Amino acid sequence: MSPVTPRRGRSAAGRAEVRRDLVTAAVDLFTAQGYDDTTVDDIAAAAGVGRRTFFRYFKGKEDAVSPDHERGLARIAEVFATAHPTEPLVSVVLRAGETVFDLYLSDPETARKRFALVHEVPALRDREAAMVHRYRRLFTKELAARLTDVDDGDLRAAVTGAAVVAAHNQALRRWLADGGTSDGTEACRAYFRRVAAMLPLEQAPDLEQVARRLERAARSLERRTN
Amino acid sequence: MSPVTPRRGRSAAGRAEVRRDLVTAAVDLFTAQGYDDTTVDDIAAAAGVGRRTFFRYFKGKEDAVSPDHERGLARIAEVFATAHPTEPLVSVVLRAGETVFDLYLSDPETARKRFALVHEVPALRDREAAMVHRYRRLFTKELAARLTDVDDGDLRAAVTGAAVVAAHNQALRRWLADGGTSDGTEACRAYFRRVAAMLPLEQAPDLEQVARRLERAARSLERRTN
DNA sequence: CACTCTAACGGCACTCCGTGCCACAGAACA
DNA sequence: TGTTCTGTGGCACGGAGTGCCGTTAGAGTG
Repeated sequence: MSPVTPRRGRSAAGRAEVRRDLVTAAVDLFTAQGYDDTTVDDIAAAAGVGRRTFFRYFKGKEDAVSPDHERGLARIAEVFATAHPTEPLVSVVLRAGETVFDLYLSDPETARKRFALVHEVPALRDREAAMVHRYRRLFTKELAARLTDVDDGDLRAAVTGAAVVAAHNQALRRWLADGGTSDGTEACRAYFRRVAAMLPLEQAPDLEQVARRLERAARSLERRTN
Repeated sequence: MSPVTPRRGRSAAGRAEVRRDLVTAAVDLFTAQGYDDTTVDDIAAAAGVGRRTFFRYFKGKEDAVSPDHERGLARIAEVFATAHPTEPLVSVVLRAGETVFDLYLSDPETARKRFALVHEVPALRDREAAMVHRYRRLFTKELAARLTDVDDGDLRAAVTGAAVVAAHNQALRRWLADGGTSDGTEACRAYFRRVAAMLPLEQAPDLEQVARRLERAARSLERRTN
């Protein structure tokens, strides 16, 4: 799909490395001297590139501390696209959600700094909320396409999408509150899977109704036998 | 609590009217010539005030088209604070969510324009997402405080909070898709209440009790047939 | 090796957002 | 009537984000 694009231009470092340097510079500067007191010039200078180059890698100052959400969204879409039609929807949803954990946790050190920043800087909080919104919309869209023949399919899709994303965030939050060990991915996945029982995807059998039907059948049988 | 603050300063119009003029000017200008091509100077000039005054009424350009979310958040908090302890949590959640509909729909005309703008302008979409995030956090916080003795209480709170907010938005979206009649509040409430069956708040039916009832019915039948 | 082509880079200039500061006007109050 | 209080407008400033363009390092070609 994507042939190895050769590195060109004056710098010897590839694009990925420049981006990484900018992220680390941004995270360190934001943490050290605050978000508002850090200019884009500061970040670019700390990473050894020009200010103009910064905006070629990030849409804005707020994006400098974000993981690559485009990749995360693409992974989720791929899970839905390649899932076998007979696989239960709950399973697909769980697999899709799990693929995003390592995007957040691949570098635990950076992850913790990032969480701290996102937690206390309003601009970064809002930015993260906007990204969460995109994840939620993607889940909802994919679910709605698969719940067309179910009662309240759109509502179920909206609720399930929101629930999945919320559980994902809750798992990350829980991991962070527990100290943030390096093997957070597995812990997050285990916690995240508990959401399966809370999703309104499968019609829960109405046991009350089942019991009444059995009782009625028994009474009917009773009359017959008399 | 808040005594009627007298209107002061040079202008004869009160604060509420200045704000309303700014909102209508912003909505009209954004709709007519686009969000990016409308400067704050344009809005202020159209409303007949200085540019500096605009920023005394709104934190930024994106807030000029938002309803008063602080009021909405306050209403929700009040419902939770004044709810009777024995009221089922589902009922409290539904009541809290319903109080916000008229905040969005009080003026259907403005509501439709606002929805259209928020839908197509990325900056306004992100802003709305950030506000939705605050609603979700509030619901989650209030729910978590009432689910401390339940299995996976935090997760249930996070999932339920997200689900309620998602259902709220879905109701508004549905109302808009159906043409946006003037009596949208009731329609939204009715649709919104359907989310109750999808919330992981109530414990699953007691299967042990169901089994006992079946056993009793069987024994009764057994005695009769003997 | 010499040449061309290409993509990334850096710098400059520009618009606009958001804010701190200050002077001013008009209504309330003593 | 004078004082105070509060909302207002003007001005200037820093910083974000963008369009434009010359420059440069590497890849490909002969």
